[in-house]
Amino acid sequence: MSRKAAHDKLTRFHEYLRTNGLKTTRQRDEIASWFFEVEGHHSADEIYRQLRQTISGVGVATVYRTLRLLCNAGLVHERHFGDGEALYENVALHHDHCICTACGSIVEFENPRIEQLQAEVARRYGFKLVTHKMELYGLCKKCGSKAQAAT
Amino acid sequence: MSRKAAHDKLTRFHEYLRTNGLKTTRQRDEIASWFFEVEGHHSADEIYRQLRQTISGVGVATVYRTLRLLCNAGLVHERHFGDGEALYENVALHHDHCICTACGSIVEFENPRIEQLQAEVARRYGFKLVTHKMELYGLCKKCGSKAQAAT
DNA sequence: CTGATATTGAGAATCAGTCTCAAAATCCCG
DNA sequence: CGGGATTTTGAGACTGATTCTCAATATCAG
Repeated sequence: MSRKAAHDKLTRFHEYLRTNGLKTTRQRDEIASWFFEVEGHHSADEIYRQLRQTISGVGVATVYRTLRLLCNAGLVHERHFGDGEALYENVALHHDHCICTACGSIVEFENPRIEQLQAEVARRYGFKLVTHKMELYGLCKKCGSKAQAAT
Repeated sequence: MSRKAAHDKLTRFHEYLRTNGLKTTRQRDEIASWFFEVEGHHSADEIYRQLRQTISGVGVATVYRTLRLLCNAGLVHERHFGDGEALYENVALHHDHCICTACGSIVEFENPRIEQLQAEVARRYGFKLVTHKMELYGLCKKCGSKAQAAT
């Protein structure tokens, strides 16, 4: 994510805090900033381990709390792939995921035609669609050919 | 699920056990039978609480172990909606889910056109698609109109 | 600056799920 | 029908992720 975009997001986070009567703190800023700078999917624990080395340190509780705030502010998404821990990702454009069950690599994609069909399905059942989750599980190109070779 | 179908599944489970050198036990039978009789999505804990009242009783560990066997046998699916505990459901035709975020009600649906598009997406990224998960989250008809009324 | 209020972090607690291991059940084989 | 080797069971300990508690600390409106 570009420096500019990251900065914008931090500003939006501050606005969110202000309008909700919450306070801006060093920890919240550090967590948010770190997050806005990186790409991909990260676990709370990963963030915790990264940031506790900082001059200051943070507690796990604060990492989770801040991540929740960021989610509520709509700046971060919480994902649950498989049954492990939650992974958080910077909200960008909406997209879905292709996950390799062998190596865990994740490819993001987006398909408007599918989204459209989902909306239709929801309508058919009288659902007011708010969000959705679509994950394709399988073997990525690399793991697929490796499995082939092993045969 | 009909009595007949439930019985068939139990037989398939027995076959699975036999061909894998595993034993048929009272506990496994009770868990499987209970499961094959009910509809919908159930947590391990729910099953545990139901069955421990039986003449005999069962341990949580056994419930989890048996559920895993049933999954491996392809007779039951394990699902993870949101971030809570796993829910298990009787395998029937493939389908996806529409989940009400207010009341938790679940509607199952199936859309071949979407499946087809998913296969295309996977192919585009060189993924060998094994399975997928699609969940639509929103407000069901009832909760939707209730929310409307509250405004 | 200062007080009211929100936040922090260490550690305890919780929760789903797994593991351990001795006791019990299953079932293959004679 | 017995063993007896092998698998299974269940109570409870354990794990890993996440949340809670609460006293100490930081923020910020006035």
